[in-house]
Amino acid sequence: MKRTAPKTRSITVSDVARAANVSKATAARVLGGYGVVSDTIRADVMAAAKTLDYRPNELARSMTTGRSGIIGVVVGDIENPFFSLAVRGISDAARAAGFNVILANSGERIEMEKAAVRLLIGKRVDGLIVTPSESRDISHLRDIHRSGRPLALLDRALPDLDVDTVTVDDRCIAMQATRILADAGHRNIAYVTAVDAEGHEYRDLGQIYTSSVRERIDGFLTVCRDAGIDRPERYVRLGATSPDQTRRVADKLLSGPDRPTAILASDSLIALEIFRVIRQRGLRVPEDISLITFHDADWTSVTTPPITVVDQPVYALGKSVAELLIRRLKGETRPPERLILPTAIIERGSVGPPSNRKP
Amino acid sequence: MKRTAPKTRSITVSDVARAANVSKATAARVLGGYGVVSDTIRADVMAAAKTLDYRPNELARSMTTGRSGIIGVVVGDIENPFFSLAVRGISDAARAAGFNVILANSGERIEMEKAAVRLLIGKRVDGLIVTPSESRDISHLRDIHRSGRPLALLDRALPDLDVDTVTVDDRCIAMQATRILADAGHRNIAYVTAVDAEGHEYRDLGQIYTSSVRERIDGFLTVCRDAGIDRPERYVRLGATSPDQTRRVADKLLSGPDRPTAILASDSLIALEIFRVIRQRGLRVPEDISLITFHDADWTSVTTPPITVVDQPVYALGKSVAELLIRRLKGETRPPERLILPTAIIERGSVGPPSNRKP
DNA sequence: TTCTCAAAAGAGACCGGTCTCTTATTGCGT
DNA sequence: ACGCAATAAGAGACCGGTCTCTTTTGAGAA
Repeated sequence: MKRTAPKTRSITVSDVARAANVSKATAARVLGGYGVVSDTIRADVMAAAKTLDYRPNELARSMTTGRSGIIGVVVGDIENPFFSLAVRGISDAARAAGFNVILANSGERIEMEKAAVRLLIGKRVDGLIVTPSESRDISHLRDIHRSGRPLALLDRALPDLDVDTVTVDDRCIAMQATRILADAGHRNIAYVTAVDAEGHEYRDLGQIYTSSVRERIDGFLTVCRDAGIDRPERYVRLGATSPDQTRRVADKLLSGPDRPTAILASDSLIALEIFRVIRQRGLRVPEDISLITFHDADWTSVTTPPITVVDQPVYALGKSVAELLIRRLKGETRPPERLILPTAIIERGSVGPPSNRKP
Repeated sequence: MKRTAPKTRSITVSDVARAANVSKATAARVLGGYGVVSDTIRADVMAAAKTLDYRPNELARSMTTGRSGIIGVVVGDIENPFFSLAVRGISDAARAAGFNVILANSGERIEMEKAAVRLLIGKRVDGLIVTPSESRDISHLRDIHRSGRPLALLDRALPDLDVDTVTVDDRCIAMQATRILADAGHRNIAYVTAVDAEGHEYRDLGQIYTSSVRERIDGFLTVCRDAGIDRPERYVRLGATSPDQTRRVADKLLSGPDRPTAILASDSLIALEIFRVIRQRGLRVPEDISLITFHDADWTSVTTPPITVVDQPVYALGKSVAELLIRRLKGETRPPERLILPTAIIERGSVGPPSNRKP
């Protein structure tokens, strides 16, 4: 690669110092806003900086100070409205405190998550917020912690990692949602999640390494069993990782002879695709299939019928975790906090009694 | 602020060099992957790096090389699905080429846009992608260009700024959309946009400084006039900047005695809110009001009726602009390109003949 | 065996800031 | 008028890499 031409080498403190006839140190004091300088000199330096159009090099600044003013965020999938809203919460809190955010996608894949963490540490971010995609391999998260950079966990807890964590009570809220369906009379309830496992078939909770989803499935199964439902786990479906995959899962689920009469979707992207498949097959909500989804995505209130949802405080989730992290960045030392934000269910029109279709 | 304890000072090339009994320069050659080193020494250094758990400091690296491997992106509103999808396109292209993305929101406000640009330049990003919120004040964009960093424009062109630009033909596609409504018999067609202007009331195109929206309104008005509609500009509505504002605009629009029989919404967030207001007022789509919106957001296909949309190639828009920028970052020099991506209309069920309600 | 020359390793400047330490200037009390 | 401290400015090291230039090494040719 040919070295690019000298370009317009950018203006440095030394340039400004020379123009203002002061030492580099003095110019730096003015431009960096530290130390103590007389008003006359300050004015001179400022004037020189202005005419030269000086722009500080944050890179150099970060290198000496050791802090970059950047918070690294690693989420599963930015396109998922859940994450974009959470990221918005993080960004707002960060901006308010004078921090910037650099965002990385893990695609819910552990190798990509590790790569993202490595990259962000390389960029010397001041702290990290991660939604860990797996609870098995967390060596890279321990590394962050060990490197002295604060880490905070979003939406998913890691029992083995004692750091600031903000989640919702997934088990409890899944129980409530399931109970709504059970109370409506449903006995064949499906749970569809994006999380995948070896063999792509659900066998037991031990397969699920995403804490939020494990808790949800746990809650779901508990209520099902309490309601006297036989082997509820046969309706747990994994691997709805993309619209196409979700479509495949939903098609299979709805075409079998023992198709469920109700579905609980683990996120709004999944619910949207399931809703499409239901429509496409000429089925009706809630007459033929009842539907509840996690995340109060905007579209859920404009469908006919509108969808009953688990309304997680997504924005607050992001905002809180960022605030926790920032407090630590500002030097606060206290034992790690595990915040659990309250969650509610918004009942709309997508739940009804089960269809009494003969098999 | 108390200086934080020494922490675990991170491992540097010098540390590795010492451990491997070689000079700093040699260790740097191995770890930086440049220059020429013998295999035995390379192995030694690698081993030392491994045991010490060396992580390169990208900041220091960037400072000497002058390139950071980061592309700065400034968009109007990350929460708007239009932008999140475009950003996804940018991120994918960037990752494929080994670049990272740092994202900033302008909130469509020129001062914030300037601040964001200043910040990103300070962070020494290699190049910038901006959706300029105004065509009046572009001094900060000229600055970028002048500083030798490539700039590319997304979704909005700036006639005065000759840089790589990727847009769609907004005027043309707005004409097509309007024609669909006019052909259906509508004579009272409203155009609702988030862009605001002094006085919040539309008078003429000269008020509108967002190129895409100006072109759309231009196309809209042209077709209206061609169809013999009298003073179509009285139905142009500005300032739908938030759900609340949109709701206010829509309420006012739909409550007057001469309410329009069709609405063209400038983005999917606006359309969603308008759709809600229509429903809330007991009106039906398309019997009472026809509706077309820009951006094929996911929800538009699951409403009853599904919404007719202008399907901009949003992901491709982001991907293309990033690719253009990256080619330039890799040293390609050629006259700036202005790419205009093809756009189509997806006709669904939200357009019908006008209601023949007596005023 | 000696000489040549390319390959491999080392020394140290540099990037653009911050920051400590030193030096020069000023005001003030006595 | 003198000493003293406080204040303002300067000198230069440093952060952790890259990279140029110099020195050392060793293989092959004469």
